[in-house]
Order: sequence, then structure tokens, then C-alpha cells
Amino acid sequence: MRPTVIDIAREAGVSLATVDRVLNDRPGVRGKTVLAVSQAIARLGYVRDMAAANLARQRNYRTAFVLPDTQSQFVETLLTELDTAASLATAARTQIEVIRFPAEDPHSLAALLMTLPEKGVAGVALMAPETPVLRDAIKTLRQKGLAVVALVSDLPNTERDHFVGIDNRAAGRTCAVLMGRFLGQGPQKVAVMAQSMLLRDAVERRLGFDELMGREFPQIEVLPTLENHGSTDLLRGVVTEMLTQFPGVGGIYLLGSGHGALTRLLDDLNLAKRIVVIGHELTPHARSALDAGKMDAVITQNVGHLIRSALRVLRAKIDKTPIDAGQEQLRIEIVMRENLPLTPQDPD
Amino acid sequence: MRPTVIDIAREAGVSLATVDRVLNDRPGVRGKTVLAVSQAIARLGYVRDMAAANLARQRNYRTAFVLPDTQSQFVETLLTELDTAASLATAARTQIEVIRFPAEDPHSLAALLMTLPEKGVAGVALMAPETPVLRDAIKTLRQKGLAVVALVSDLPNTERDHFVGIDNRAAGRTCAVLMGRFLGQGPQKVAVMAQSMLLRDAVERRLGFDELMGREFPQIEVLPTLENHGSTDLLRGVVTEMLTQFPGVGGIYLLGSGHGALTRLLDDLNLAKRIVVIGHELTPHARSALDAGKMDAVITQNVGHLIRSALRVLRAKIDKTPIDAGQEQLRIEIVMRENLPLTPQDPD
DNA sequence: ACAAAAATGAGGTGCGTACCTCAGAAATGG
DNA sequence: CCATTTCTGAGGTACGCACCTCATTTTTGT
Repeated sequence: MRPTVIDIAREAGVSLATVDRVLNDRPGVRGKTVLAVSQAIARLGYVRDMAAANLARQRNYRTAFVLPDTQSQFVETLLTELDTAASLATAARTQIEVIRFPAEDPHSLAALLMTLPEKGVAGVALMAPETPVLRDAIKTLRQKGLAVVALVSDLPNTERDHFVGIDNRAAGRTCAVLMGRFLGQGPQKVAVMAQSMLLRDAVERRLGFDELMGREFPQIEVLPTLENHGSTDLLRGVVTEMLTQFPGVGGIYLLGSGHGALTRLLDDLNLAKRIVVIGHELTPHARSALDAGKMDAVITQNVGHLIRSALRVLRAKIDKTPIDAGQEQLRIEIVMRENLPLTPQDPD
Repeated sequence: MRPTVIDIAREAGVSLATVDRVLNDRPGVRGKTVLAVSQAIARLGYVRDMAAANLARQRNYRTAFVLPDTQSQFVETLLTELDTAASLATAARTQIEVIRFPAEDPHSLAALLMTLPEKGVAGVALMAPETPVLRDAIKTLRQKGLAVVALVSDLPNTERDHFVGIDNRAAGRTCAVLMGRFLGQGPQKVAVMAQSMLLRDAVERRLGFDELMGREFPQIEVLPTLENHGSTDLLRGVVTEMLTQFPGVGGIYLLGSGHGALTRLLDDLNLAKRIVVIGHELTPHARSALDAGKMDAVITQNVGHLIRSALRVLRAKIDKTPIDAGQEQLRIEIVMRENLPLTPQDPD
């Protein structure tokens, strides 16, 4: 049998109330007594039963996931996963609220965040670019006792508790190796495309990509980043222009979204098979492009794990419980057609 | 507030006892009444609080992880992860017992399994080759109400509840694409090495590898499998022989363990950089080989996730609760030097 | 219509913990 | 050494659910 608080009390020679005071750092216990209890805990190897504790605490973890209102397949995937997570989380007395904010408006984001404490939210997962107002908002939230984790894109200069996401610089390096090895020995040109270089994750990926390309594949020339600002027309324009200027381009590296539009264009130009295309995030478009051989590899993070990790971290921070670093480490996943994960279907 | 059993009773116009009977399928309730309760549950969106339920049930999930007593780094990794999982599992009232069995003796394995029910074990995770005695043993365990999951290597023709591991055939295909693309256009030879072809996972990997090689890279010739039976000397012998017979060999595919011995040999022969080496399982040896550029890629499964998944599945089966297929789907991970996961260290 | 059987209700106890109150004991300061 | 402050103990209630018993009602079959 696992020891309970009662065993601790007996072992330490104190009453239940005192054990309780020590366990929950309530005031009014002498240092000497605290020590006695701690030793009893250590001796018996007592581990607090969090299930029972939370039951008694009547705690319902109210969390908010704050995302930009961008129309991208990646955000859509996040939403889907959040949805399924929400229904499962109910059984673990966790509520998930999804909130969108105008992507270009840091002030309204900050204002929105400030309404969360009074709504009883205990933890926030946030995917947003770092701005001064946001920094202040996060500071205030933390002071009010909320747990704050950065999602997907880190907010390193803020007081966020944790970052849940992959190391984007390493992800960029990974793309570079694949690109380099897929292209072979000869001199080659590689184009890079992004939605916008304002997002930290895109910048970091590009840095990692360039770093490794320069070091390991000096014969490959990396062209400047083409930005498409989320517009299909703009994308077709800049890519077409690039292809006329550098008709021999051997590879395209896609920093952010745009898989669908790009592969469609390359298909129209009959270039899909010749050009090596590597991108990020396993969206439905990316899946079908991989499957059809129009993309060669996708570097991604498991969005389901991402969400679950964020939830676990939030709960841990709210509980002031240590987190299992190994479990929370998200892998940089390489997906090709051959290891494309099946759309999960219940095997039962 | 979340609805509780009391709300259901009120809504359905029955007593608490009846709700309880329905929820836990206890006998003695008319179909009509069951329906009324079910409808009330649906109407209020009731979700049973599993934490409270398990608390009341006094359930301590006693599980056993049964592994061969092989001295391999992969099994070592499993043991390490089991160890950390065990300490965390305590807080979730789950006990993990690790049991080793003589790798070559299916009868003693079966005998060992038969002792589990009387020890109060409720769920078993099993990594073992499929044999007739094992099939019978699993059948008996299931009849006695134990949950049984196959770990790493599936036991498809047994009555196991679930398989926790990757699709090894797809993993073999993935290795083949990488090998093919890394080797480039020209005609090449690839050697394949395994500890033994008696293990199902090795066989399936080889099948997947050959399948894709034949289809996509017909110019590459795949040599017959070299078996080393876990002996470093034997390995050095067969590899040296193979290299004298086919000095131009461009790649080596390692189906199972032996990373350390193989890379050391290639290093001695000054071939490590020229020959593309791809293998399975991210063991410490494989890590350092990747890091030193002596291996080019490793296809692996996240052992931590593997264990946690097995635990979740076991708990779900014991609880007779549905499992979240998405969460339990293990990815086939491709690891190169650039996305080598850091040894996890606590970021706090 | 009546006995037997089946279904339901009422109520209790316990799981391990949190949190509260109040009385009494121990330590402290002057 | 006494008054005051600080600790400690004893006990209760609650959380949401499982599981048990026994009395009572309703439904069967005949």
C-alpha cells in the first residue's frame, strides 16, 4: 500500500493537521516540526495523490489557448487538435477555451489577455509575435498568478513560464542537410520562400538553413527569401519571376505556409518532379503533395503532442509541480512519403 | 459546474443507486430505465470524473513489462525509460514491474506469464517473439481478465489487446528512400546486416526495404543479409569478408543492433565517411556515431513515448475505456545529426 | 389475484486529500 | 513566573464516485 498523509502523521509523531500545514505550506509550523515531517515523508517515500488532491481542491483547470486569426492550414490543424483535446480534457477536469486575436494588432491582443484573470483562467498558452505590449501583458498575468506558456514560436524575452515547440534553428539545419543530400554533388541554386519574415520561427529556420548550407554544401547557392504575404497571386508572381531569372533552380525551401499554392504552380509548369521541394508543417496540403511526389520532405512537429504538452505544462505550472522534461521535449520530425503517418483511425 | 451523478439522477428522475447501476453496468435495471439514464447523461453532457472514480475504486494499476534478458543497448534504453516512468506513475496509482526472461526459451516465458495473475497483475506489456506456447499463454491471460499489449514487435496472431510500436515495414521503406537518395544516381551495392532474422521486426524492415529499393532505385543492388548473432567478432568477420568481395559497396543498412561494432570497424578501415550507414534505434552508440558523422541516419521510435503509450493503453484496457488512437500512434522518426534530440535536461 | 421475482430507492461507508474551526499545549518575552 | 503569542491537535465537512445492504415498490407468471 502506498503511504498516505495518515501514515506520515504517525511516522512523524504529529497530527494530521500539521502534516497538512507542511504539505501545503500553510503558516504556523516550527522549522523543527517541518523537518520532522519532511523526514517522515522521505522515509516512507510518500507521494501525494494528485487525483485525490485535485478532487478535494475542487480545482478545475481553466486554460485559454490564444491564437492569431490567420487563415492558415497550420492554425486550422491546431484548432482541430484543440477540439479533440478539449473533449478528452473534460474527464481530467480541464477546460480549454480557444481565443483568436487580430494577427496584426498587438494592442488588442494585450487588451484581450488582460480580461483573462477575471474570467478565472489559470493558465494561458500563447502563439504570437513578441512585442513590447505583449511583454508587459505577460508580466501582469504572471504577477496575478497565471501560468503562461509560449506555443510554437518562443517569447524568450518575456516572463513566460515555458516554451512548447521545436527548436526552429535546428529544424532549418535539418532541411538544409536533406536539401543538400537530395540535390547531390554539383553546383545548384536553392530558392527560399516565406509568408513573411516578421515571424520569429521563419527567421530562425532561415538562419539554421543558411548556417548548415554554408558549412556543408558550399557549392549550393541559396537565393534571397521570397515573401508572399499569404497571397496566392503574389506567390505565383514572385516564383515565376525567380524561375525565369534562375531557370536551373534545383530546390525550393518553404519556410512557412503556401504548400498548396506552390506545388500547384510547379505542377502547372511541369517542374514538380525536377525541383526538390522541402517545407514545414504537415498540413493536409503538404500531405497530399508528399503523397503525390510533389514535395520531397516535410519537417514538422506533432501538433497533437504539442497541444498535450502545453496542457501538461500548464497543469504542472498551476499545480507548481515539476515537469518531466523528457516527455515535454518535442521532436523535429522528418516526414517523407514513406513514413507519412496514417490519418489516425481507431484500431478497436 | 460540471454535472455529477446527482444531477443525472435528478434529470432522469431515478435514484442515485440506479444511475450507479447503469454507469457501471451492474445488473438489475430495466432497459427502459437504462435508456432514461443514458438520455439524461447525453442531455447534460455528463463525463465521469475518472480521477474520482479511480480514487473510489481503490484501483492500483499493477502492470508488468516483460522483456528478454538480451544485453542490447535498446533494451537498456527501455529499462531506463521504464525506470523514470515508474517513479512518475506512482502519482497516478500505477505500479510497474519489470520482468526479464531468457531470450531463447519460450517455455520459461510462458511459465513466467502464468504466475502473473496470482500476483495481482492487471496488465502486461510484452516484448517477445511469437511462438505457439506464447499464444496459449496470452490466451489464458486474457481469459483471466488481464490486459495484454505487444511491445515493439507485434504478436499479430495472438489475442493481444493492442500493439504498441511502429510499422516496421514502413520503417524499412523509409530507410530505403534515404539510402537511395543519399547514394545518388549511379549503380551501387548495399549490404544489409542484422543480429538475427528470427525476429519479426527485422524481417519486416527488410521486406519494406527491398520493396522500395526494387521499385524506386532499381540501379541499386541489395546484397543478402549478413547475420552477426550479437557477436562483435562474427560481425567483423562477415563485414570484412563482404567488403573484400564487394569493395565498392556504397551503403550498409543495419536492421537491428550492432551500431557500435560496425562503425568502429568502418572507422578502422577508413570507410566510415565513404559508406552511407543507416540503421535503427537511437541508442547511445548510434547517437555518437551520428554525431561523429559515422552514421548518416537512424530510424527510430521514441522509447519514452513507447512506454507511456503502453501504460496509457494498459490503463485504458483495464478501465475498459476507449483509447485515443491519435495519441497512441507512434511516429517513425528519422534522426540525422542535425535533428539529434538533446539529452533531455530540466529547463527549470 | 396472489406469490414470486425483478427492479428501484434510501442511505451508508470509504477512497486520499484540502481546508476550516476551536481548544489546548508549548514556547516566548519581560 | 505570568501573560501573550505561536504551535499543535482533534475533529469535522467536502470533493465525485464506487460499492454495499436492506427495505420497498413494481412487474411478472399463473
